[in-house]
Amino acid sequence: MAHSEAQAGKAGYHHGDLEAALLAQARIFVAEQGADNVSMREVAASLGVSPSAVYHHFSDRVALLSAVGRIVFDDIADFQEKAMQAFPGKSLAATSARLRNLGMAYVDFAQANPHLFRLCFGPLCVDPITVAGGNFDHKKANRAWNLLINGLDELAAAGGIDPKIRPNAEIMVWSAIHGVATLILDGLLPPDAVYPLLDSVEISLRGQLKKPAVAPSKLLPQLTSDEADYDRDEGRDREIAADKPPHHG
Amino acid sequence: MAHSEAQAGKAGYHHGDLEAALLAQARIFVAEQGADNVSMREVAASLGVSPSAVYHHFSDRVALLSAVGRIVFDDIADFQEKAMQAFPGKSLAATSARLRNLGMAYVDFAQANPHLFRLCFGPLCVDPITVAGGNFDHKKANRAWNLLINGLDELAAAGGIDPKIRPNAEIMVWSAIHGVATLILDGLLPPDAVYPLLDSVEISLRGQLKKPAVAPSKLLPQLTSDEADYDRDEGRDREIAADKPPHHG
DNA sequence: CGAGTATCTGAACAATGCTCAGATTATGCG
DNA sequence: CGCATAATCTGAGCATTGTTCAGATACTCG
Repeated sequence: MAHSEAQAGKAGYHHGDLEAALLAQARIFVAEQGADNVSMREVAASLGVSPSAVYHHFSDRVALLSAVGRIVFDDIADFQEKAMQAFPGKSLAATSARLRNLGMAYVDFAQANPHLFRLCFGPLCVDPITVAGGNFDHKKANRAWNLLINGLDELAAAGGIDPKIRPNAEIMVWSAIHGVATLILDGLLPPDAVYPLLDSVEISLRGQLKKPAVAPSKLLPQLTSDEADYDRDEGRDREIAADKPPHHG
Repeated sequence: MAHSEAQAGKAGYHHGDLEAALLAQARIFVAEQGADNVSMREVAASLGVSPSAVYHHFSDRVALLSAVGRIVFDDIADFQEKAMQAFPGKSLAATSARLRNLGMAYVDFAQANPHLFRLCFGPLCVDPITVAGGNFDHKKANRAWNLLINGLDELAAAGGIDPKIRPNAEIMVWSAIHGVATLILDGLLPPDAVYPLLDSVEISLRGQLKKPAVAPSKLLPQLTSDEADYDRDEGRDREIAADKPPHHG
C-alpha cells in the first residue's frame, strides 16, 4: 500500500515521492543552467516545497548533484547501447561499426547535453563510478567501461585489432573519445573533430593489419540517423536526451 | 617612478600592485581548495584588503578566475617546452622523444596541480584560448597547440609518422593526452595509465611503418627526472609547479 | 600647491547552504 | 480501531557569499 497514489505529485503536507521529484527537477536545472548555477532553494521552490525538506533526502548539495550525475552516467551507457544495436553480428564490419557508434554516441551525448556531461566529470559529482579509496574496479561499477571492453574484445575476435595494440587498447580509446568530447565542449576543438578522431582511433586499432575493416567515415550517417531516432517524437533541439532520459523517468 | 616600492606589498591605503597580488593569491587558493571553493572575500581578506577593492581590478569572480586560468594555461606550455628541451635535434629518436615528453608533461602538470588544471577547462575559466564566436584560430592563440603541431611536423619530417595519419594527427594526440589527464584526475583511470596510452599513441602515429622509432616506455625515466629538475630548489610535493609558477610570479 | 583621477573603504542588499526546534502526517503494533 | 513511534515537512534563523554604491583616501599631473 504505502504510497499508492504517491507518484502523482505533491498531495499536501507530504509530497509522495519527493526524492524522485528532486532528482528529476535538479536534472532539468542542471541541463538548463549548468550544475554550478543550481541552488537547493530553487529546486525546492520549483516543487512547492520548503528548502529544508531537501535535506531529508540528500545530505548535501553535492549529494543531490552526485545522485543526478550517477543517473546521467547510466543514461550515457543506455545511449551507447542503443547506438550499438544498429549493427548486430560478429562480422568484422559489424564489430567495427559498433565500436565506432559507441564512441560517436559518447560524443553526441556530450554535445547534446553539455551541462549534464560536465556534471559527471566535475567536482560536484562525487564517486560516480569508482569506489572510494582508489580501486579501479571498472568491471563491477562502470557500465560504459564494460561496453568498451566488450566492444574491443569482439572486434579483436573478428580480427580487427592488431594484437600488439589490444592490451590496454581501452585506455587509449576511452581517453581519445573522452578527450575530444571535453575539448569540443570547451570550444577548443570544432565539433566535426570527432570524425577525424574516430578515423585515427580506428587506424590505430588496426595497427599493422593490412586491410581496413571498414572504410573510415562511412558509418557516420547511419549513426547520426540512428541517433536522431533516439527520441524522434520530441523536439530535436540540443537537449533531446536530457529532457527525456530513457530510464529513471 | 610611479610605484618604485610598489611590489613590496600593502603599504597603507593603496596597496601598490593589488592586481598582481590578487592573481597570485587567487592562484594559491585555487591550487589549495579548488576553484569552486575560492571566494572573493577570502582572497581580499588574505591580502588585508576590503572585499570591494577586488572589483576595481576584476569585474567578476569569473573574471578573476579566468585571468588565473590564462596564466596557468601559459604555465602548462612553459612546462611542456622545458620538458622538450631535454631532447634537441632532428633525429627520429629525438623528435619522437620530444613529442612523448610533450604529452608526459601535460599529464604530469595535471596530476601535480589538479585544481589548477581543472580551472583551465572548467566553466569558471572563460575564453582562455579561443576567441569568442566559435573560431578555432589555434595558430594565433594557443601556445600548447602550436607546440604539438610543431612536434608532429618535426616527427613527420624525421619519418616517424605514417602519411595516412599525419593529417589531423594533432586532434587525435591532443584528445588522447587530454583524455587520460582528465580521466586520471577524476579517478576513472589509474595514474600509470599514461604509459600504455603514450605507447598506444606512438604506435598509432607510426601506423604501418615497419620499425619503431624508439622503444616504447624507454624515455619515461628521463622525462621524470627532467621534470623533477623543474623546480628542484623548492619542496617537491604535489604542488611544485603551482606554488612557484615559472612566470608571472 | 591644487585639481582630478585612480584606488580603496564601509555599509548594505539579496541570495545561498545549512541547521534546528517543532508541526504534520504516515506506519506499525496492540 | 487507537495509539505510540517514526518519517516527513515547515519556518525561522545563522553565517557566508557575490555584488553595488556613496564616500574617504592617496597618488599624479599640471
